[in-house]
Amino acid sequence: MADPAHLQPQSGETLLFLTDDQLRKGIEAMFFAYRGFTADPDRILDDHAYGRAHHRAIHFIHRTPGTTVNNLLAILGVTKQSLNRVLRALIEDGLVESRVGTRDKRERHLYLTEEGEALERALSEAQRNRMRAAYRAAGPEAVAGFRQVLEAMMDPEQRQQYAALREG
Amino acid sequence: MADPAHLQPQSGETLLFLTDDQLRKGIEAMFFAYRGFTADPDRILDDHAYGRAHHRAIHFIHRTPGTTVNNLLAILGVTKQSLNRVLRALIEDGLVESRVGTRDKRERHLYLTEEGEALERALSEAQRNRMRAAYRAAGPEAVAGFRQVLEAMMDPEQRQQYAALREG
DNA sequence: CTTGGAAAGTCAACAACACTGACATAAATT
DNA sequence: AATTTATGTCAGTGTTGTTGACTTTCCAAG
Repeated sequence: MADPAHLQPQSGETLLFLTDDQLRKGIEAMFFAYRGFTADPDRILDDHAYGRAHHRAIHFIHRTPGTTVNNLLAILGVTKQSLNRVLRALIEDGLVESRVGTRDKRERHLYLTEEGEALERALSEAQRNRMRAAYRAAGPEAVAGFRQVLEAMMDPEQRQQYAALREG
Repeated sequence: MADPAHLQPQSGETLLFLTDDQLRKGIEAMFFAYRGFTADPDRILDDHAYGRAHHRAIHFIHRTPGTTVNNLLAILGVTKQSLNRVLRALIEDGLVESRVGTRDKRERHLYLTEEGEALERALSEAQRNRMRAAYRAAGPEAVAGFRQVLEAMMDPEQRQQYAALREG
């Protein structure tokens, strides 16, 4: 009774007794934490009449300047019609520049303008501040575990994209 | 050079060197992991023509049977009109029962029907499976860190609600 | 006891953002 | 020349959020 681990056969070397209650707490922690995670950028975006879709586009264009629309579609996991609406707004507002490809003229390479970079800095600074505070409150070992669990929670496809971004 | 920790004064006992790059990886990990986190329930919900809002309502009604609409509003952080549309659909479909309060007849107390409990089991089982796999892949220490960082990332208000749910 | 305000919930209309499907254009590939 | 690929657009639909207006119920002050 004191050691119920044998009831839950483990795949690896670690023994882990996972009750439904523990798992539920993890699920609810994800729900509430994600709200906090997006709260600060959301406030900034409201002032610009943008939404999270715009934030995500700005983030990954900043992260990979010159990326094509197709690349962005794969990362964001939305339809081109949905992304197009967002990109059109950002281009019209002068935050994103779309350049025709030199090698392949069908492609559009996306860049943030000076104004786009400014908004990106505001958004990511707010989000980094939140993340930094959480990291410091939890400590270095917690941070490593945090990242490990998140990575294990991704779909394989998403994990590949995440890893590719880490290297690039 | 080998020890740059002195450049980043720490609040507590732990020394943590947090570059913008490390923080960005944490941000992207949250983004991709949340997609994985919701992917399995989303597939089930599609079959029922429901969305995440329905899932959240079902989850917390199951979690706290007899809860009032107002309680649910505080937890979900949406307007009562938004929640009402979701609840109406669930009630019409026979997944949720709404009982007029005995003490205060203005209040509606919410319960899952047998059918509602069945859908809740399907949804939470899918999500628990994902969470369990991630926990086992990452190991027990990682799980503790995961939960610590997530809790630190919540808004104080959300953290209170999360803690209240843990006790209740 | 009545009246006025606050609280709980509902109905209606609107906006953001996702989706599908169909189609257009231009460029690369076979 | 025909096909595929990359991108963009138009129209329509659905979920989920919003605000505004409303009813019902409760409670407290006069």
